[in-house]
Formats: sequence, C-alpha cells, structure tokens
Amino acid sequence: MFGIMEKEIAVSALAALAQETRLDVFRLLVRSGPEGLSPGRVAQLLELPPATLSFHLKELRSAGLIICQREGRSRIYRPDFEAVNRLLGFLTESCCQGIPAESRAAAS
Amino acid sequence: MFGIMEKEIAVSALAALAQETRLDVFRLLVRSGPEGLSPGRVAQLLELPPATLSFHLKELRSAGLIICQREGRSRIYRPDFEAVNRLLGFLTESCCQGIPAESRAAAS
DNA sequence: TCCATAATTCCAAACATATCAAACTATTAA
DNA sequence: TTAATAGTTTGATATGTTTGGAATTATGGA
Repeated sequence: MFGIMEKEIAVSALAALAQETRLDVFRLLVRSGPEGLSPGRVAQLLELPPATLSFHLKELRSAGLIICQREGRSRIYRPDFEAVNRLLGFLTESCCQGIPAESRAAAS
Repeated sequence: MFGIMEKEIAVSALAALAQETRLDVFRLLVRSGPEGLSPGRVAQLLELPPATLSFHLKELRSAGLIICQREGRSRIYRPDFEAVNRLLGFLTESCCQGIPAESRAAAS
C-alpha cells in the first residue's frame, strides 16, 4: 500500500505542516474525521479571519494533504489520510536508518 | 520510550526538514549512520558553499535534529535519531486518527 | 610564532510567506 | 430579480528565509 513519496512532494507536505496555524487547521480536520469541516466552522473554532484561513487551506490543498468538496453553498474539507501516511513512510524510510520505530505505533 | 513532542517543537522540526537542501543534508547524515560526517565532507558530496551549508546545519541543529561534536580541527555532525522518532510519533498521533499505519513499518 | 586548514559568523541582496481588509464569485432563498 | 450567505481571490504590507562572499575564529602543525 501507500507507495513511496517523491522528495519534492515530501518537501511540500512538510512545508505545509511546518506552520503553526496550518498545523492547527490540519489537526482539527484530522480530529473531525472523515466527515470533515466547512471553512466557516474551522474559522469559528480557531478564530481565524476567512481570508487567512482560505490561504492556509489552499496551501494544505496544494500540498495534497487535504481534499475539498462542494456541499451546497458551503464546502467540506477533509484530510487525505493516505497522503499523511505516504509522508510518514518517506520519513521513516529516509530519515530513520539505524534506529527503527517500535514505540511509535498506537500511542495516546 | 520517545515521549510525545510538543507542537512547537514539531513545527520547528518540520520546518527544518521542509527545505530541499536541508533535507538532502539530513538524509545524507542519516545514510552516513552514527559515525556522522564533517561539514567539509558534506559540502563536497552535496556541492554546497561552506557558508550555505553552515547555515543549514545550524537550522537542523537548532531544531534538535542533528548533534555536533568537535573532532580536532574538524567537526562531526550526526542525526539525532530519537528526535526524528519523536517527530514521527507526533505526526502519527496527531495527524493520522482514523487510519493507522501497517504498511509503513520496514519498507525500502 | 606563523601559516594552513576547517568551519562559522557577518552582512546584504534576493526571494518567499503570512496576514487580513476589501472586492469578488457562487449558490440559495425570498 | 434582489438580497443574504459562504468562501475565495486580490493586493498591499510586514515579516522571515535563503544565499554566498568576505571577514573571523579555532585548531594543529612547521
């Protein structure tokens, strides 16, 4: 499953998550599960101005980490879980040689 | 083992890896294993000007991803494997709810 | 001491990102 | 239609990052 990610794609996924607001948005979407959330709801929960949120959603989307779908007058954003898994695969493969994981699986 | 990483620390680790040159440097150090490499050798292998490399090593170091040690007139940089593992733990925990891993373990 | 080597720090230019008000687009309802 | 709602795009400003030459620091020989 989950093929290995290209370095270029990994860099853009890392960059997308390497920003506090964006990481907050992404984690919120992850917590909200496959139902996803509308920008309005995200803006409300994280107290972000719409333009700012829209900018960050676009970044996450062009990094391939989230998916968007129209829903009437609104939209629904959801995490792309496979993309995160590919990123984890990339990091595990290319940044962990020597010391493998164990401990990481099934925490919290 | 490997406790869970603070969000702030995760952001700085992600940012450190979210840059192509820096990711190259880091992966090279990972490949070189626990013996590590001197900046001179890294500069040679990746064809980077010393000032540029030094800047990136400093970034990786302040993100806690690599460790430095003097060795005569030279220095040795090594990855901090536990830090990478903490990052992986953070991502697995906070960005993967709903779909767990399997496939990621022991790839390549 | 004086020179060579190894690397870092300084600095300034070039480039990229983040923020958010205001203008815009798309959809639904009256 | 017109108005209201939900989001996005535009654009200006502010802030931060990357780059690499030149100056600097630190160590080890001759």
